[in-house]
Amino acid sequence: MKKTTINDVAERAGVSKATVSAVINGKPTVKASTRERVLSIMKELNFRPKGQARNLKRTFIDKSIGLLIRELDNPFYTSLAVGVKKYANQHNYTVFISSSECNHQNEEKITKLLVAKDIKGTIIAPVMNGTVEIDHLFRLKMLNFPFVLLEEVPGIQANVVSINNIDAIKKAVKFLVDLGHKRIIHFSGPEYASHAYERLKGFRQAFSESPLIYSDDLIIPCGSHFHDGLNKGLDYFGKKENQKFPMAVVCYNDVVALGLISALQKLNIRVPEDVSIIGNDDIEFARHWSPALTTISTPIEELGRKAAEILIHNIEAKERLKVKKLVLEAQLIIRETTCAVKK
Amino acid sequence: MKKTTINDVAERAGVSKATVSAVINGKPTVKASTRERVLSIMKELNFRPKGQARNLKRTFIDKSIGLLIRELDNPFYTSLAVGVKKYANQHNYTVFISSSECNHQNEEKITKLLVAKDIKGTIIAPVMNGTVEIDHLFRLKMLNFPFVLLEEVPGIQANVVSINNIDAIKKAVKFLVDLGHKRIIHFSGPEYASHAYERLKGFRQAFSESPLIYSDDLIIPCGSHFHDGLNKGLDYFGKKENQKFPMAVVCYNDVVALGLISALQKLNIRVPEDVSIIGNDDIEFARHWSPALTTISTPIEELGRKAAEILIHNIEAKERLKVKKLVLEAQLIIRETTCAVKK
DNA sequence: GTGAAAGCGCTAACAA
DNA sequence: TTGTTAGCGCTTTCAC
Repeated sequence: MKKTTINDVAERAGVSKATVSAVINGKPTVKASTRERVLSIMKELNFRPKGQARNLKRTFIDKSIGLLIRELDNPFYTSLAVGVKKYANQHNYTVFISSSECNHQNEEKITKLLVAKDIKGTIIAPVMNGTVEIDHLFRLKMLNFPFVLLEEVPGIQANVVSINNIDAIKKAVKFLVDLGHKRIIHFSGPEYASHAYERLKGFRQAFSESPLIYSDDLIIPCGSHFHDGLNKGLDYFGKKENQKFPMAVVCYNDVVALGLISALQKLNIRVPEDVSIIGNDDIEFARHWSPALTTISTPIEELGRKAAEILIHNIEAKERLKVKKLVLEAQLIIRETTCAVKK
Repeated sequence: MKKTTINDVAERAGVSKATVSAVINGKPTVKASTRERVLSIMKELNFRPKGQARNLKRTFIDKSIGLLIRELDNPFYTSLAVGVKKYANQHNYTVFISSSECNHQNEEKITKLLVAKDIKGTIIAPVMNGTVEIDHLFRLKMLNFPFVLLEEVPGIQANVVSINNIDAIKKAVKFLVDLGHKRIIHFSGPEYASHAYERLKGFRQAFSESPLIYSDDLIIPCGSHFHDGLNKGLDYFGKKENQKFPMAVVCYNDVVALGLISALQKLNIRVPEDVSIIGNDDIEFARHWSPALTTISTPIEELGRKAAEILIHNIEAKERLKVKKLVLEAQLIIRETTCAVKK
């Protein structure tokens, strides 16, 4: 059972394949009646000409890059995509976004597809759940397929554009300490994301640089979605023994923080009087929430733009370029969900 | 100035191209020293083997579909993408998302690329700014390239999965009328979206079925983003002559509605006592906003899933399938941003 | 282990 | 207006 090819169509229509090709490509040299006949045979046989074969001979210069993200429904990646797209479009590149949904198999499959389809390069937010698998990245390197990582992956020399998450969290904790907070906890992100790991690490480091004492039960495993923040919030603060106000929560990201705020509202716990909250990412909704969210502003769009810039440089360079590493700094944005502890 | 090919590598390395091919594909039959030599030449020449050519001979069955949306940073499309992805992944398809940013040229370019790359089919949210251009859709039909539209496009017979927007808005207006509202206006969407047009049409129709009298100045052209709702809200309600409370606003979508709420809060206008607000789409944030948004719930994920289902059916069918049209119904979700007019 | 040669499905001259 | 022919850049036998 073979796929129908141009030959099948040609034979059936009683013309040469060159004529069929001319029809496919809308060449004006074909007689109307022949065209009609060929078209109807194409239809009848449900013939789908193979793009790969067509572009082998043609010199159809296509400019396209991939953006491999980890989660579709995370505003972080939306902003990132916007940044990538802005730079890419300025340089006439089309962006194809695909999500691994934090599954390594998917990541591998997608990179393979990008290569197979001759997408010119890709930006990757790598999945890192414990065991780091990098065979597919090595394959990309072997094939000289340009790519930029959005997180450092141990064991591979590659272009990386990332955010200084450790420092970001440290700023947040220091701010809370300066406000007089003594009970500071962390709603942490999903394990597979090294963002989460770095933020956690920053949280711990911040403690070591403050008068506070770190202990593991200050870390509340949460997740990355609104409902994660909401549910964990209801769960944690629903327990009387955890209601030792005032306290402060540093959240993995803004969406979680907003979920947590909603949880606290449901529990009639005041923000920020009882609980101060700090998010992470500064998504558009953060500043418009009520109360407006104090958060760490990450230059996400900039991150995307820089990644696209490096990627496209690599794509267009004749020779292999030196690996580039870029770390963007984050900034604490103080709004309404944090306040000083009353003496 | 030609691209380097496998022949260049072979020649330079003093081996046949079959050997280079074996190296590229990680065949274990190659002697280690040869492999090393070939690899280093590949590196030196920055050789990127062409996926198109590789897959011409190989039978690499790839399952991939495109999703061509109109705006990257619109939660509507995020939910849609989630729905598409869920169905697609169940059937082992990878989804590539690309956005036209409401520009017809982009839409055309992207469809062309999808075909060129042998993506197996695509879902399209068509750009419709006044002059409807459908040449590229006709091309897809000619090439028997499977696609599903997310809106009816006049002039083309194609699969369509859409939302009954007209009815949705009518439900909203009727609800407000029943609450005793007399001053009902519409913050309308961008002109290019036929969603916007349909919602407007529904708004008008609803008036004709009520005691109210329609007039064009009830339509406030707004847009589709948070800042559109915010700015237009400040603009419109900032004017004393427009402050004839109570009144009600039906918004193009939820994001606009949330922006409008923020504007009213800044202006110290009460929601819903002074102004009742109804959104459209029921994005996740809508129910969590403060006050929670009354809105029209559109089964967006379902929309995506259905579109993917029809698309994949068409991809896998041997013969051409009959065109399918599906209209999903919307539902009014009453929350906190609407209330009855006090007698 | 490696190379020669045949082709994957199409396009692009050029002839007819 | 249409057919013939020679590739596009790779993979894949199969012989050496």
